[in-house]
Amino acid sequence: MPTDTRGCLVDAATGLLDSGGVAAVTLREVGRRAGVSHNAPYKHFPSKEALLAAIAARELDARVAFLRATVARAGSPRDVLRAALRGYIAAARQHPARFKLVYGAWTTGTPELTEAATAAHATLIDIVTAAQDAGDVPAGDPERMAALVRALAHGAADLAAAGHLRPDGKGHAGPADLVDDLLEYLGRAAR
Amino acid sequence: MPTDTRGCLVDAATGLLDSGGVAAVTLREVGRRAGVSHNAPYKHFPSKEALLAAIAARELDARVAFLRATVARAGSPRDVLRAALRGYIAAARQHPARFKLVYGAWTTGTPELTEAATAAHATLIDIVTAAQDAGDVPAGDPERMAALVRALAHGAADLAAAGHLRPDGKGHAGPADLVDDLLEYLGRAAR
DNA sequence: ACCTGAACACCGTTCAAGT
DNA sequence: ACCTGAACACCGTTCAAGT
Repeated sequence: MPTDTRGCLVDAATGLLDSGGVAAVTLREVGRRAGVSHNAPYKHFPSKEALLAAIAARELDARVAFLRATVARAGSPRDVLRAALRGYIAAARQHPARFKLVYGAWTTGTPELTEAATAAHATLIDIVTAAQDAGDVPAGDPERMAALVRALAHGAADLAAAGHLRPDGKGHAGPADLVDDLLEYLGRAAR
Repeated sequence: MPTDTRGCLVDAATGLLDSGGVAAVTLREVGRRAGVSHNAPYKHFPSKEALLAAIAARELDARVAFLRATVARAGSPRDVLRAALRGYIAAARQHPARFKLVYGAWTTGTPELTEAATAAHATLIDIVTAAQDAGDVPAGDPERMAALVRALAHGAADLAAAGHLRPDGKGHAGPADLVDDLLEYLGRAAR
């Protein structure tokens, strides 16, 4: 809980985002929770969009820290890749609104946001390259392979968040199961 | 261009959705374009959400029709599956706002919407099963395999729509390329 | 440098009437 | 059965002041 107004505003906005979705993030309510007037935010952010971008940047920084910690734990390359993708899915389930914000379209492309995204991308490429070198995943352009596994994790997380993965089916495949399936097939294809 | 007011309202709302995203869909502007007052929509839909759900239902019906037409063209099971997934991606690129509406969370679960979703799901299961029988895709629970390929197509389309697939990389893998890659690896894993 | 209060133009929704 | 116009409570943003 930071003492500066700017940090309080971001905290208040994040709380509203988590509890009621992006529609619940109102500058008036943000100001109310932060104990300032309804347009004090304009002294710290040029627009509501910029405030939301600040939340996204903070969240993306946490994602990068998680990815790097996963690499540092140094299991087998395949386990690291699995943990990275499962972390992606876990984050989406835990804070769906933040997930949609971070991986949705950015109308406000702040530098800190693109910087964090680049770092996350680079770390994933490293993880994928290591898995390829270990023979756990087919060889080829690591950027393209990273895009493949990321798209699968993203799609599984997004469909699950929207309730379109029907956990009622007897297959009851959750998003994490789909990640496991993909890694299994990639492992077979690599042989 | 239908003559009945309800159809005109859905048409007007779809036009606004396509040109300016969901935020541009305003009941007041919808009424203006349809030539009625700003709250005439309430005589046909209980809320703005219900009007959006009507757009989603219409779009999902078109998706089901496309899937069935793809099956009816009767190429090889693998080509049918590829065409189905590419159609998913093409629809997302052509009308991104409709895509987000159809595959986002439905706060209003109208019967026509869930019915169309069930039909689309069943058709995809058939396509996947045929591909499995032909040996183009690994065997196993078809529902689970359908969830896998659907998650990949969805994630690739969504990331591309949000601009997170970076077409600048030398790998320049577009969403359709990722679908092709997945089918290639699934084909190898099936052997 | 940071904040407040009033104001503006918009929005979804409701309601009392109108035909 | 369908539509209108006024009204209500809300919103993002701007602006003239205040310290």
